[in-house]
Amino acid sequence: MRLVTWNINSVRLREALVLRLIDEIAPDVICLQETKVADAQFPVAAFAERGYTHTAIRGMKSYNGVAILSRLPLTGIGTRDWVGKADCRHVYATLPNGVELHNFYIPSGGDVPDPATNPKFDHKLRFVDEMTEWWPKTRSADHPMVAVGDFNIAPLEHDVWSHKQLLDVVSHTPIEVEKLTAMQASLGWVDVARTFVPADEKLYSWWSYRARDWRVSDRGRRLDHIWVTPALAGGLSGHVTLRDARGWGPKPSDHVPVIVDLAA
DNA sequence: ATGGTAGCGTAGCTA
Repeated sequence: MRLVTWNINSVRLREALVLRLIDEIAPDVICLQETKVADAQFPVAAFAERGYTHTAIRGMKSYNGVAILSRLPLTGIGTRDWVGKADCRHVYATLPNGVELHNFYIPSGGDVPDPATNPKFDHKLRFVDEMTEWWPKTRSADHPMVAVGDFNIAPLEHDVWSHKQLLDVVSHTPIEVEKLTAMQASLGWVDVARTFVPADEKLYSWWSYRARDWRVSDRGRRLDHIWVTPALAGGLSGHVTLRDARGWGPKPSDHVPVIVDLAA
């Protein structure tokens, strides 16, 4: 089973790029974040034509929004509100092989890495804390699960272009990394990309729009993740973080797809 | 230290 996650930064604007991804990698399941569209306006038709007739969509006008598009039937579709906000950051479903798939868009957290003065950063930390408590309370570590999405945190030193220069930049601060690591430990989640790419090798999934030339400056961060529970870890057969997609025109997303192949 | 770009929707918020 091939699964892909991509922060698309408006699914209506970049519908053609999702179709290109479908043509190039033929995923069974597509998880999108920042779809930025209410469910009634989601462009389901073009994806259904390509065979992605099973959907779990949770979106709102203008902001956030997550979606699962699948060639395989989905059951047990659900969504959850986090930190008391109905802001469309989580949708989940179960695949025919029994794998429960969770698609998240964790809050970005604003600019100032201080929860006392920046409510967005406080929201982000609470969001991750709530996930950490929720997993073991509602799910078992031996249940086959995949958790994907834009986690907006780059946990490892080589998940950012400069560990030292990003220590006080939201996405790589010690408190965020600590909380993400705690969440990972809650069920023993396995970080798929890092089982294929050694931890001492740079790996990014996001490059800012603000750089003059993202390729030349290459100041990226690995914000997008695929995690699996230990039950699935033995069946991982491939991973790609699709750097090329950062250059897909005419208007690329600032994130690139992360792809996994699972034995299940 | 600052400003740089992008999407939504048409001002200003969010990233």
